[in-house]
Amino acid sequence: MDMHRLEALNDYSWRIPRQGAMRVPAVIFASGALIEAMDDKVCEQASRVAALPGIVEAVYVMPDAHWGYGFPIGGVAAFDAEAGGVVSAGGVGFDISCGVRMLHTGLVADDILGVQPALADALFRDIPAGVGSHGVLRLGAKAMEAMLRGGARWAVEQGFGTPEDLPFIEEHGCLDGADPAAVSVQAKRRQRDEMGTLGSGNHYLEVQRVVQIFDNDLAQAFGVHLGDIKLSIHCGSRGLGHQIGTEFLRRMAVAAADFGIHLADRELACAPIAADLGQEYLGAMRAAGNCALANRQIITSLARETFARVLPKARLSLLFDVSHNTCKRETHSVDGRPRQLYVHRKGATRAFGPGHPSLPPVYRAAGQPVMIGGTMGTASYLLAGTVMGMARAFGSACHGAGRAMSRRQAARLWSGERLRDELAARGVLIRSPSWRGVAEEAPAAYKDVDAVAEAAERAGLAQRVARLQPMVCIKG
DNA sequence: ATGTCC
Repeated sequence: MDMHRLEALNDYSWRIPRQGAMRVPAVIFASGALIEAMDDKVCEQASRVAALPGIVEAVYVMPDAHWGYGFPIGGVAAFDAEAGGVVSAGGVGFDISCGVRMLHTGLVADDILGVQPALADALFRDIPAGVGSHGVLRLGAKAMEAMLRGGARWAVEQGFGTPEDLPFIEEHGCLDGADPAAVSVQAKRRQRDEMGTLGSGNHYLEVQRVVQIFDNDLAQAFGVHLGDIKLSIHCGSRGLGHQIGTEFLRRMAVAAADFGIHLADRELACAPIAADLGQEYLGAMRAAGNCALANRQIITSLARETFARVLPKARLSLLFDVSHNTCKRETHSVDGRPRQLYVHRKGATRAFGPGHPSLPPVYRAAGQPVMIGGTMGTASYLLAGTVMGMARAFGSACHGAGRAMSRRQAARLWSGERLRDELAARGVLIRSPSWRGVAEEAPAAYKDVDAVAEAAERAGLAQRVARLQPMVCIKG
């Protein structure tokens, strides 16, 4: 990173002052080491997002950020519809409502050690993973519409999981305002056979062990103890979300001139929230969100069946499920007054602080659980949203370790099979349909997740609760 | 991320 453009606000916050076409400044949250290593393109992309119509307060960039399509991954940008604010397909990302769900298992590490290979093999057999993988059900037109409206609530009605799961999912598992009619026939067709599948890339299902507790009270509130086994699922809306992203990106790019929006970069394609196209995208995006929530709910149900066979005493219950590729309508305090905003979080997790009415009552005093998905060889983190974070970045935190090099470069440097063997020797069992995919996901192709989680805490975005180490990883 | 290029 060229540090000349940045003003240090403190050790963990760096401002790009408003200049040129920027309507607001941008603020990057990172340690000195993380920001020095960060790509200059993050800075350029954040500055261009800051020039979009109706943007409020500032563009915020998380410590795990890297450059993405239009908006940086790890970017947060909020818009006011009444001030000409826009919604951007590239500001949400292609994998709409990609997110992480963490479950308790009721097990401790000793329960797993004897059956670890059998558990890995069984999960790999039972959870469809990889590009183009198909699931256990095929949705007809009516079922598709019900799924896109109902999300995880629909999945529960179909027998995947129980109603007790729903309070621990963002929006109780069902996003309001989903519009299946705004989802193209093509997008629905792509999704017909893909419910209950992990997908590829950085998606995974992991059995993880809690190896460190940072805050006893918060850990207690979340039901997390040293030595616990947790299950984490990271995936999104598969072919449907991707198709919606592709189609609306094109439509928004074509329509921008009609809206009088100058695009410094075609990838910033957007539409006014108040315009029909903006509303149509939001309806389709929320439908894709429900698809992702239903997908994670079905995968949870598959995992429960697997655990019931391999480890019958396991009891899988939800800790929390939250997306990190979204645009949500939320109320935030701006200059001391509440405003309704459309908050884009692309590779950034919602991290609401204590007392927020949307949180399940058992977590309301602690704040929202925030999951940072690490790499298959390092750690993942559980954090809690803070009051300070609500004021710093519209209640947002980072979502992962963040890539440090391209997939192509990683695939050149590592062999998937060798990584599998090295990790197995360290007690981490990888199963995947694609060893090239595993090489692309090499732990060393990512930033240091410990540094990212620490930076998130020091920047005041969220508070660390627990560190988890993978034991079994099903990689897409 | 993605039927990894309609």
